[in-house]
Amino acid sequence: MPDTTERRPYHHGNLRTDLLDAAERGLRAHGAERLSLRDLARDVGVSHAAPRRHFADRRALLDALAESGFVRLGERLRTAVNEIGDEGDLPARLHAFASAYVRFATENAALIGLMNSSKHRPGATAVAEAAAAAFGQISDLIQDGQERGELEGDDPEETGLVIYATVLGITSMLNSGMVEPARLEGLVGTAVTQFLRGARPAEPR
Amino acid sequence: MPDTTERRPYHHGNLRTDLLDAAERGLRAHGAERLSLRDLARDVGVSHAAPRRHFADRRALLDALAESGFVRLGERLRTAVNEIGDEGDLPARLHAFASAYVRFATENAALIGLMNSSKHRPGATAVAEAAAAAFGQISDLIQDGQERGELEGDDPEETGLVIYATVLGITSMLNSGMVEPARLEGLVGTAVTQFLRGARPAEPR
DNA sequence: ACAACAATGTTGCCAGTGTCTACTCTCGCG
DNA sequence: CGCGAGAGTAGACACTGGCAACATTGTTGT
Repeated sequence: MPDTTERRPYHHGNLRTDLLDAAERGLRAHGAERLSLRDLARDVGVSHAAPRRHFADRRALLDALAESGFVRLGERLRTAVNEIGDEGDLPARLHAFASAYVRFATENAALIGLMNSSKHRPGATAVAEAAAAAFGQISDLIQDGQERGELEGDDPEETGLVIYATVLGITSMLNSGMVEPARLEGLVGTAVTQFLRGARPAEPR
Repeated sequence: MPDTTERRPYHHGNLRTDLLDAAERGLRAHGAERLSLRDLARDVGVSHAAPRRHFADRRALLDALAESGFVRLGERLRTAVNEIGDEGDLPARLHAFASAYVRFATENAALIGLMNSSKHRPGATAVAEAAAAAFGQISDLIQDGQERGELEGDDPEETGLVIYATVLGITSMLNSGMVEPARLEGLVGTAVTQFLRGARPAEPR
């Protein structure tokens, strides 16, 4: 009878990604606060000090998690907007953007909380860049609309920032329990239409 | 020579409030994550298990902190709006509201983060109520505007929620470093005017 | 082929922490 | 006056993050 005790190799192979996966599961299950490096090490089947080779710090692990979150969020937003069609009307694309953001945020509540709360340590430019990339898309959208005359306004980045902030705020209120999930759809709807009403070019008298 | 070792009484007197004060200082200094009950106990000069008589849990302490934050925020918002004058024009009052919120949030960055991230435990109705009280003011403002015909729209609570979310989102982006402090003024300005443009009654053709 | 070396994991340790239980002190009330 | 409830103390336990010293493996230059 062969030995059933699985003999793991000394080198795990891809500890880093496995740790991140386990971390994300833990995040989803118990929140970021009680996410312990030692626990993750146990989950992956590795000694308690092993993670240190890949993450200098608990904070570093969380930052990496946040960064990967921003990357995936960015992808989701991009595909959501693109699915509408390249020359689709702006309102639809805006709504798709906001809707996709909110969906991502509800499906990954703890992760989004981590992303926003993460006061990334001084050197962590990676997470900031990923966030900027995700956010930048809306500025492009706005600029597009302005160039085509569908929108009025001056600074596309500034207005984009405001929209992004609105959606972010909505999900934040949702995740902290200030508003019930059932109201989500309605909220993003009024937010987007409110914005569009405010940004449309003045009708000729 | 008299004994200089201050003889503290066995009963501290008002441990609870002193702990909260110390906690707020710690919050401001080091953030919520590294806020240790034992540390607070030391600060106040009391044994490490004493806080337990007043806060069942670390979480309970944080919740109490968040609640007090909402109460104070509510007061600040109220006075800010009232200072404009009882019959003052709506744009000015809205701007005052948003401005006061943002100011509070920047002056108490860590606290506001705690307030928003605090997924208050099941029983904690107190913090939710305090939050609702703070937020409710904007709904009243909107409703007022609608009744006087200065604003168009249907559900005042819903639009109030959207505005609140916008301001909340702006401060969140600020505190997480996605936007520089210098842009704050401009952002709340465009947010408010954007909203007002969208919510004003249609001009007669 | 092989020695040196850099990566990657492991064990052991330390200072802290939150929480629990049992004990002690003090004040106020019958 | 005594005594019980409230408020603070002391000790223990399981756990955590971080560090240092050691072990094992993959790689690479010669």
